[in-house]
Amino acid sequence: MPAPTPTPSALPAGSVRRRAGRPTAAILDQDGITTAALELISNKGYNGLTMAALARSLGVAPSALYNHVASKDDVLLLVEDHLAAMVDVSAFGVEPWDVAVRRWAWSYRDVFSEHTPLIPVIAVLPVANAPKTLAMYEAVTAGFRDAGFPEEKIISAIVALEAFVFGAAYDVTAPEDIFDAGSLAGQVPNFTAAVDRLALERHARPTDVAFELGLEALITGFGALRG
Amino acid sequence: MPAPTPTPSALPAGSVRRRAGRPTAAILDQDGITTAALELISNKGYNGLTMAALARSLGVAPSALYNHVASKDDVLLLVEDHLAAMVDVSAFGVEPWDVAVRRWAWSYRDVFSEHTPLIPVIAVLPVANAPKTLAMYEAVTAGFRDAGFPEEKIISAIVALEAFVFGAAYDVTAPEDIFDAGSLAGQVPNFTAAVDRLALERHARPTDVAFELGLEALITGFGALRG
DNA sequence: ACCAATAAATGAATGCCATTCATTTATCTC
DNA sequence: GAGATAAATGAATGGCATTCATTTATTGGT
Repeated sequence: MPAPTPTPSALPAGSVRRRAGRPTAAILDQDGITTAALELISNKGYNGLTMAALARSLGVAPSALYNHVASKDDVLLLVEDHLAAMVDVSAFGVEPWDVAVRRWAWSYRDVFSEHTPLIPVIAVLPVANAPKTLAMYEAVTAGFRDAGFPEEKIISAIVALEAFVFGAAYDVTAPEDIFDAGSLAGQVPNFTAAVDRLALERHARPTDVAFELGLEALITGFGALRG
Repeated sequence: MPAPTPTPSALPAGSVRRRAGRPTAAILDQDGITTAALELISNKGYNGLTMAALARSLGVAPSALYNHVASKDDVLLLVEDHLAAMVDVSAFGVEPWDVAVRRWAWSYRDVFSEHTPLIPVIAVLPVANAPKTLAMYEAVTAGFRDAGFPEEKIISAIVALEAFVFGAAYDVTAPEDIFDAGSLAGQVPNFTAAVDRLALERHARPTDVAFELGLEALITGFGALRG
């Protein structure tokens, strides 16, 4: 039996054995962590986003991450803020108010429907540590104000729209047969009939139809509040 | 040194050593598990709801639970279905449509705002295994139908309302200072002004104001669809 | 030019958690 | 009465985030 040589031969391919201690230049920073997290999520989903996997993809020990983020929730907040910058607010101040809201809400939903595990985190975490998210709110608020919205109602309207967007983002991820009553169908005839009736309409995805229906109602209702 | 006696003396107080093997009468069933889970959630929150804690509160080994539920998600589904029965659908078919929707949506939000960790589970799990949830949908669907709603739009309208309710349920749990921009306030003047302006209105909880605003817009918008 | 402080890495715990499995045994069915 | 089944036990198992002592290169102060 060969001697148990503690050689670095068992290292993951492509990685380099590094001594402990401060490296010549910092390997990690929040930007790199964010990018790696997004890449990991894109490839393996949120189940694949573990601190260990994140560290491995950065060629680093898991504990090293904690010099740059306080917790895994902190990583999720970084990801969230990156995504907030991808939401389309460009129409505010350019296009009419209703067009801008429509573009914003659809893109907001589309971005976060791929990232629903972030929603519980966003909902609870203060916005102070998320500059890009804050910038999104600023653009939307300015758009509402310039459209003649009474100032005391702006935040409430945004919060309501956002609630709808987050709920709808979940709906996008639902399986198609979520409303299949199965063996209980006989006990819920009205519901089953309505589900079947909707299935006959073969226009767009049901989730998109519902989102449009709700969004247009909100836009119409809120539009009437403008001075 | 005393002999290592495997006595039952170290048992938790109040518990009784039970031999392995089938007991005279089954100790566990889904109803009991559901009740214990709700009790645990009420006392310790969702962080306290672990399979081990649930088993302990039922005086049983954790593995015993798996004779009655397939997984922890299964427990969450049981809890969800119990809660669905607490949502107020009593006004459908009795009160005018808009009153019924209002009562339903407010109670739906109130029930689930205490149980937001269920929302990701509900959104994805087919409804076939949740009879009480299905019963709720049936009542709401019948109410919409009887109010003259076009059948092909009923499910979409319910889905949209539900999305809004779930999103709003998260909002209820948000900390009060969630919109405090902190040191970045200077960079988001419109947003900060709108937040401050809303804070001056000391009527109701901001989360309730936003919910009412959105809900009334949806009710008005959907009400116009009735034939 | 030295020296102390700091920043950023390592790797070895720690403790929690859901879930699985072999085993036991009372009850039910034929 | 015998064999199958249901429902419990307790001992793994493997994954997870997080902590901690330790190492060491860089930085800033005197």
